[in-house]
Amino acid sequence: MRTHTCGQLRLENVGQRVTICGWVDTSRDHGQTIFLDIRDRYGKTQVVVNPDSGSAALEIAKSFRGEDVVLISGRVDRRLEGKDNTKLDTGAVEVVAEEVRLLNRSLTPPFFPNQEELPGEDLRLKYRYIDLRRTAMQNTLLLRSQIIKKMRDYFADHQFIDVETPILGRSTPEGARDYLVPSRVHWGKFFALPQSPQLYKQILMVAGYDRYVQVARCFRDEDLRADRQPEFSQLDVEMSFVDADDVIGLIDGLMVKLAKEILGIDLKTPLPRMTYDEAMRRFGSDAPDLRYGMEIVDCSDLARQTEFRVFRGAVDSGGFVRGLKIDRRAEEFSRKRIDELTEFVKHDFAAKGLAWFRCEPDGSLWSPISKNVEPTVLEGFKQRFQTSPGDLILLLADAWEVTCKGLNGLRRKLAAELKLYDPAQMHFSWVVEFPMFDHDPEENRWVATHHPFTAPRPQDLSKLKETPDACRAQAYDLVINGYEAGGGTIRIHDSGTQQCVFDLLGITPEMAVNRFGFLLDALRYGAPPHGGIALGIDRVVMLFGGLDNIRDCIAFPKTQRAMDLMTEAPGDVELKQLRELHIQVETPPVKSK
RNA sequence: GGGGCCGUAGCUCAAUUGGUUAGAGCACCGGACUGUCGAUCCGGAGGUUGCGGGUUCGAGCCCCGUCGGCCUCGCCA
Repeated sequence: MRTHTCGQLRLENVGQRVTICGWVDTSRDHGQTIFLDIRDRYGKTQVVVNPDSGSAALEIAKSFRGEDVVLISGRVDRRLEGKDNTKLDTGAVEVVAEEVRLLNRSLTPPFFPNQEELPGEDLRLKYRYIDLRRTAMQNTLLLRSQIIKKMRDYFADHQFIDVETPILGRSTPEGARDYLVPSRVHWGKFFALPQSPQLYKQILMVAGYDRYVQVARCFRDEDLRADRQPEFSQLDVEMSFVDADDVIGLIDGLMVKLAKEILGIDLKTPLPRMTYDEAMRRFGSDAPDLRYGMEIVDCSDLARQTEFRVFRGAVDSGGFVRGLKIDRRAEEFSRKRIDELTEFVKHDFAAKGLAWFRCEPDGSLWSPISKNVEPTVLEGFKQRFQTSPGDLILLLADAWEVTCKGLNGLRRKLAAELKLYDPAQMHFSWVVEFPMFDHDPEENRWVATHHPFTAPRPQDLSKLKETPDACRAQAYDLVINGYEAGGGTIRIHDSGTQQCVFDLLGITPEMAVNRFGFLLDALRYGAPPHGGIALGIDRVVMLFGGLDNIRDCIAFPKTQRAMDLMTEAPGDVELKQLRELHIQVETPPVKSK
């Protein structure tokens, strides 16, 4: 139908007879001359319809409205002297219409792809096909496509084999809530959609496919966030005969390639690494944003020297007193703003409160509580924080976890508000040596930090039974700008260690056989040492695209309540379908007032 | 499950903080116009203020509930 796209024509095409197709972006009707901007995903081209085009063409063009689909044939002409549009790549030329055809009329859309203010997100999602016409969305999906292609190229270049794994799998109680699919054939039984292809890729290692890669769709039925969707894509990787350094090194190479070819940035390798313990100590997070400083400072030892109950009480009960310093901007923090920060840490992180000190022009520390704190301790704070006049210190006195979460929350919030970093800047790093286990206080048991197949560091094997909390895993997370962009582990490849870990997690041999017997069996039939990683493709695209939510890098995302506003999924099904699946739906309980 | 913000014309927003007939820009409809590129000019139509209840002489505004969107804690690798 068309000879050129709407982004293609240049001065060198002047004189050619061309046909372009696309959507009417705008029309400017001057009576005997009509200018049309025709748009497709490649760009926009101006069309001129005038009396030379014929009165019929003029008549048709006059009827065009935004988003009508049209075909224009005509001659490419250099624009009149001084009439170039420098905003368009095609701005030096225009198509003088000889034939003007309406291919399909559009209803007046609820919004226009070229409108300056973005409509509400619910409208954008309901009319996603219109939203996807916006250049920003098209650029993002193009970026996504390029990133995935480069990932595939990279792994193909490194002798990886792409293997597809099942979508209909088996539910495993570990980890996130599963999306379930009922079986028609097997009464009362269910498939589960994969949270990740974890077990399959390990089986592939046993099978000798020593370098596996897949762009895998994964599903987790948990609550959504700006950076979390119930279905998402992972670049899933597994390798045999490797240690953590091998996997990290491979991904370093991928990041170098992506940063160079997508962003034009030269990354130095190896990418910086930090242990989990150091990350929690310095930033209170296992995915610290390293684009700015404002590190956590520990004052627990100073707190032990004061009679002030808030500080002393915290350390006496096994807690910590830790804080952040905001450089030279105390005047921006009114009492009201500090109260808001206090509310923030109390409400969001269950902190007991927020103590603060302002460094005065004479260098002394002032605070509503400063009279309660001994001068020597105040002096200690000054030394510890290296305060200068105008600095503001924020302190939490709480359990370790609360200080971590609260200070991490404060650090991120303040860095954004105070613009402590350039949003275009990118920072890549690794966090390594995660703990093997977290303690679940509610059920008083150990749970796997990563998953139950994660191998401990060899030097920590002996700690496995006596001090599980001191045992560190061969685990590594890729962190970009404070987001976990991916994570992986070296796996346990011998059934003895695996049994030991199951014991700790309270998984009895019977349960283990029942849940992952096939993996345990496989590990007994010549399993090579192996490990891998999975990168969150949506998040990588989000970060490389400088976007602040994951929905904008997915063509058809779900809302926060996990609905698709365009298709209105999930939806009702016929009673007949339910009967075939042997499923009865409970009547929802009536909400009591 | 908890907390917060938002919901007014097709879209983006306003409405002097409870006051009489709810406005603007864009879009839409009709008309004019041969060089625009956010075209311009003239005219027109368009509203259950998300929905339900309450307070009040009077509610877009206050209260309660509910629906929807977003952010967040819990949850989630």
